[in-house]
Amino acid sequence: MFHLSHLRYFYAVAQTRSIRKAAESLHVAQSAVSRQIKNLEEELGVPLFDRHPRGVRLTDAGQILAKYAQQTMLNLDRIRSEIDDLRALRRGTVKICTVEAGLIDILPQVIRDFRRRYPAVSVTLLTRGSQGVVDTILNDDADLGLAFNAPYHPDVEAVATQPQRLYAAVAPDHAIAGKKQVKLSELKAYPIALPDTSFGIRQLVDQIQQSAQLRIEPVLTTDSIQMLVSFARLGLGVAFLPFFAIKGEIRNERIAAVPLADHPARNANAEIIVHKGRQLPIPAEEFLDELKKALRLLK
DNA sequence: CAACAATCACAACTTATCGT
DNA sequence: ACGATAAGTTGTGATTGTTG
Repeated sequence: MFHLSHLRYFYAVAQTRSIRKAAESLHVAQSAVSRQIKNLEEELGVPLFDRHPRGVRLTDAGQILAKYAQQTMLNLDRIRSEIDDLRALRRGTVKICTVEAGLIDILPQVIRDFRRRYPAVSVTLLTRGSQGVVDTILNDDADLGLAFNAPYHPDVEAVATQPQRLYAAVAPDHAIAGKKQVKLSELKAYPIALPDTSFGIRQLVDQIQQSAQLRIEPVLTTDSIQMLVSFARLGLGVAFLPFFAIKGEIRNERIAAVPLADHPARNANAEIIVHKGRQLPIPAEEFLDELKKALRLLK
């Protein structure tokens, strides 16, 4: 097998025109260099050096190899320095795929902090439904995925999980606003907005409906979390949202949120997911750390 | 003879391949 | 999944052969 160290040996010999001197500068025995050169010549099927009593001289074949060896050594220096840059987070891109709810609060904050620490690393952000986030991760079109109740897939690994109950979000003056918790069946009377079926939220609500033998007719179906938030805030009715989508609105008292009591909604999770077995790029590792911290603060 | 490369025997490691 | 063992690699130092 052709090894980089062979090329290093060859290059040293070509430069010093001497196996002995090359060995000296490489801090190995002369015999070791001699043998590597011989192996290289056997591998290529042609002598690379003419042997002379005072050293060696490149053959025509040797000249050709020397030309590329030099380029390779130079490239190697470059590669090393670029990788050093990457390690020091002086370059690179982090690709993230998230459900829309992640855009409202958590990701802007994490991106702000991350950008402050690593200004030279850029961020690419995609928005999908929970299923779409999983698919994007499986295709390696993103390094990290943020999803709510992501559908299970054997090749996807949840590297962080934060319990995230599903809430009935309403305007502060809504009839249910003060309640400790509500069951889905109690909300039947109110106008309801739901995201479409590609959302983890919708999957959950549908599960509840099924086990509770309910049939809810939403007055609004949308692919926009932002729209659901507005629906609740403007008092149009009840929207179902996980905490991390409405954290800010609750704090500002623009929305009141009542946790859903029905079982599947109680142990829903926000998850950070990655492609199982995939070695993450260094910037993504760093971003993941930040994102994990932010996720833990979601309560 | 001095300078040099080639070769050999052996040690220390690493890698591949088993059988359990 | 595991350790035992064989098979390569890469190293060293001693030695040999060639030649100006």
